[in-house]
Amino acid sequence: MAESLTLPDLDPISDRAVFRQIADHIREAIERGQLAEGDKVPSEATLMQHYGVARMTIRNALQVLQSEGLTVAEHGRGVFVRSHPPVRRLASDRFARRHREQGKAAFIAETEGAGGKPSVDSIQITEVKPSAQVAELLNLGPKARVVSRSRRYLINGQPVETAISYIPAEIAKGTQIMQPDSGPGGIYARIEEKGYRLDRFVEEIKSRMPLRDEVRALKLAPGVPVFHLVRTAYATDGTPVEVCDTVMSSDAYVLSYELPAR
Amino acid sequence: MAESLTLPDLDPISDRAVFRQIADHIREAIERGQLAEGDKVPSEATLMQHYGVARMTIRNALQVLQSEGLTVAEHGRGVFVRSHPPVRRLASDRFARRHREQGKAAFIAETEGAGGKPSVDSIQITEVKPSAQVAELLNLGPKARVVSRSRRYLINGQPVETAISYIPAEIAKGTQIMQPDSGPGGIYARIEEKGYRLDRFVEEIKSRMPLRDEVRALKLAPGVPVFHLVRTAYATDGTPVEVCDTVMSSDAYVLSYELPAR
DNA sequence: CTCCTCAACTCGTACATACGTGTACTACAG
DNA sequence: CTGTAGTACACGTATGTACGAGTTGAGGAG
Repeated sequence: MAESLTLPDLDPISDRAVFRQIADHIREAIERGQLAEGDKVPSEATLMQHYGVARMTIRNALQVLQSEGLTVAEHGRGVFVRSHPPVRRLASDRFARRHREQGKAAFIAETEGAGGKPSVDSIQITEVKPSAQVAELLNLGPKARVVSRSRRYLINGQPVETAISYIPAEIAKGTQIMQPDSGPGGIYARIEEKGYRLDRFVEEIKSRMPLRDEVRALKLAPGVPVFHLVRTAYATDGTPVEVCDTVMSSDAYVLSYELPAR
Repeated sequence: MAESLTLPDLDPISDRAVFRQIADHIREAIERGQLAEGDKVPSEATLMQHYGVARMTIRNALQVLQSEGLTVAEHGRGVFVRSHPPVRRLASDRFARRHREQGKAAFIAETEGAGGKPSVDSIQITEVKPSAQVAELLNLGPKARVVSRSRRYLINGQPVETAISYIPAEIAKGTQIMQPDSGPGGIYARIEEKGYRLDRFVEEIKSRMPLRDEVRALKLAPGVPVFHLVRTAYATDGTPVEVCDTVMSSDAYVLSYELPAR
């Protein structure tokens, strides 16, 4: 399988470092499709033989590819070309009421629409003291408490996003928000039933390398950054009613926003 | 001079790899502020002595920090704690007409307002055949041509963003858009003078690791991802009038958007 | 046929050594 | 005082060796 792979020899004249040349060869093989997603990259021993260099040199080359997010190393198995999950496009109207009223959670509906198998796990609901940041965004006093709903989203079994919502306890108490299944239309529907008519959301987006926990939770390959998105939901009277803190695998998402020119 | 730095010894019991322990120590020193921005991390030789380990082990540790974006190595000088440029917050109303009418380019005004010294360089203007992607976004026929304006934005001399705008040649020809200084209010003002009233913008955002050229252009430290943002400007009749392809250093930006709930 | 053991192969970690190349400071010559 | 050569030091690249640990599959025991 895939043994049509033939890597060029080193260019003895080039002043490009040997390990970079090797990385270039493998990268080009991937880009040309000679190595497809999921294919095994030749083992370190094989590459040592082919190029006639030391193992450290090969490892440096593989390190480059890994930090570019092109490959993953699996201990005891080999190095493989990364496979990319289907990309989710988040449009700026994704929280429009017309979508919310269909009853299905946005994530489920969207993913099924795109032909993927959505799932949600690790749902945890607790009542806690809000962090300083959350308290400020929700405009809460020092004694207020919030209900936190954390969960993880997966597409075709591959985790793509973790999210934690914070809702003022005063709003969430006694509603289905406290249940793992928050009911038709999700927590936003429950919040509106409480008399808060949703008006607008504000999203703040950062991009950075993931923390250790995030690498684990999202099964991220080395070299893949994450979107860190904090969304605050406001009711028509200006009251913030929810803060949602989400971390998304950057190669599973394209974010899309519409801005007025007015 | 920062010589209060004392690193702990290795934990011989821990099953955490030695190089990771060392990386942890240095990371904590940075987080505690014992190593401030711009400070020199002890040299590889010093660390070898302190921990009594081989150089490869030290280099592995430093590699970890570098790929986390915490440090930069400078050949012949040493390893330094990365300094972060001031963060720019891009709000979703940044292209509102009221800002545009003040005459100053958005980037200059914003940066000065935040106390930074803005500059723009590498301005290049050419007329080219659009790429397939740009042609599609601009809704152009196979023979149409576009004017491309590329430039690089810097804050306090540090590059933070590169941008290439594509404007249909038909619109740009004969206007100040063809000049390095596009005049008061920037190219959007020129486009409106041509009779296209701007209505809305659509931005698509990806996050990924930078390409080699981008690392150079933005002087990115290893391990720092970039935002890749493509903005399309539409006139009130729905005609797309500009596509702007920008790459931003992710640690210099926070993006902020407002979404309607309606 | 099934289960288990074990060998072979894989990547991970660590050691020791050598030489190249860029930087910065010092000392000396002019 | 100035300029330059030298030198010490820093990281970059590369070789070679050794052992650890996870995975896989073949082959033998039951």
